[in-house]
Amino acid sequence: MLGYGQACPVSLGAEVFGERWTPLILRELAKGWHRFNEIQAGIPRMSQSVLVKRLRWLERNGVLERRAGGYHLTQAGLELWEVAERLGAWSQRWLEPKPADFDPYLVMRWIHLHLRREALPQRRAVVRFDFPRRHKSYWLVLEVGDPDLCLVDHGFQIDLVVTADVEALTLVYLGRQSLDSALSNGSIELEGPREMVSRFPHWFGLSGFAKYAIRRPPELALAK
Amino acid sequence: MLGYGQACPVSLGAEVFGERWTPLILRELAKGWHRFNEIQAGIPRMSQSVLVKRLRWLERNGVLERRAGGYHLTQAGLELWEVAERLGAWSQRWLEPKPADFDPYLVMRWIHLHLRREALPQRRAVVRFDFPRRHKSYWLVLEVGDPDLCLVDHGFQIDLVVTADVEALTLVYLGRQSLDSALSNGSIELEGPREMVSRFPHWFGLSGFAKYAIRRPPELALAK
DNA sequence: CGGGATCCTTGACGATACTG
DNA sequence: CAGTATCGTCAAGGATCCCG
Repeated sequence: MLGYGQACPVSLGAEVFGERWTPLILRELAKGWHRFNEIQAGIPRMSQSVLVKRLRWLERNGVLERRAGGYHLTQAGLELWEVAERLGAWSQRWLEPKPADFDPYLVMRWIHLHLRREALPQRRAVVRFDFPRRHKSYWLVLEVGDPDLCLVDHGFQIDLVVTADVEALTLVYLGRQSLDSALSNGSIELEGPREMVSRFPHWFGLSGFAKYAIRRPPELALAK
Repeated sequence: MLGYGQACPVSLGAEVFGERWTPLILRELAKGWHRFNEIQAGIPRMSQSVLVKRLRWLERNGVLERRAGGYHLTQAGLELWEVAERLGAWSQRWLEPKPADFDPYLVMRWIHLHLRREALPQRRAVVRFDFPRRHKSYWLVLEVGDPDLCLVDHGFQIDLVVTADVEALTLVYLGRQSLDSALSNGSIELEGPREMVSRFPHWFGLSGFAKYAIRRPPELALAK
């Protein structure tokens, strides 16, 4: 992308922040992903060649640096991430996700990352998330030390089954819909021992942007 | 631009804010320009067709609305402009304008808009800004009611002549360099009656982003 | 794993002309 | 003044293959 040709702070900032994919790359770095393939896994629709180019561009502009084989935000990068957070807060107030935006893998990745460690079961528990409409399942291995997300069945005994619409699970994670409403209209179902079911809301952590969300009734939660 | 395919607040916001030219359009609207041609005049390198498309897209996303033949930011738009302001503040701290970014017309436009009305001379005064290296001149007609910027000579009597490098004048306007340093190294010169010269710093208003600037010595003020 | 190099497509953009 | 319509260009990006 060519620059804007203006010595204006807004346009200069936009030459860095406004490049396609850049805010998402900042997000991955801020969430604690540092390896090339980790970052790419969080942004599946961006090609590697573009990721390479963006990382180089951000490095040249002092937003990130390479240390020990990984990419890390600099002080400037941390402050730019704060701008991205403000943008996210704005979008929680004023925008609605579109149907095409919901992705079962991504929401699982976010849920995995935001597990409330302090509320995980003391002994290992395996939770299977089923997305029947997408014909996809994921396994979340809850362990206090190192919870894990699996895309294939390792044959573990299942302690809890979460059956959900991707849309509903995502909106709950984002704080745009209450878990209770999703449970009561059946868009999310929990099956397992009473103890596991009742503890689900404790270890299921919401997005950091949930506090900015405008809670909507379920039928309006998804933009047409 | 296609969307990001992620129901993440950051990526949703980036689909609106991250489109090319969009932050600059917000800036023009926030500065009080409302007509199509006014907005375009502030972003000379954007073609009309792109401006039309962006305005429609921002309207569809509730950022602006058309009223009385002009474009106006909505409440959502005002809050999005705050995000752009944060980005501008970030860039004042961490980025340097490039040589190609300096534009005599744009800086005159900004100076005109940011004139400190309360400090203007009581009677009309005409200031000619000469940019000898660019072979350009502009006339600023200081009138308390309605100061005017002219691109051609109307034959007025000139009360003050400002001879400047575009770079220096811009950096001073942005708060990145002190007026005194520019005057003392000759990159800005003032010629006229003592009274007019001494009053110049009073009606010359700085950018709203000046308070975030990191003041640098003149020889470092312009990135190589 | 972390890219580099290539090819190829698409669509974003600039320029121009025209219009109510 | 504020666009619409059309066309040509070019570069961004996706896909693929390869490599240390």
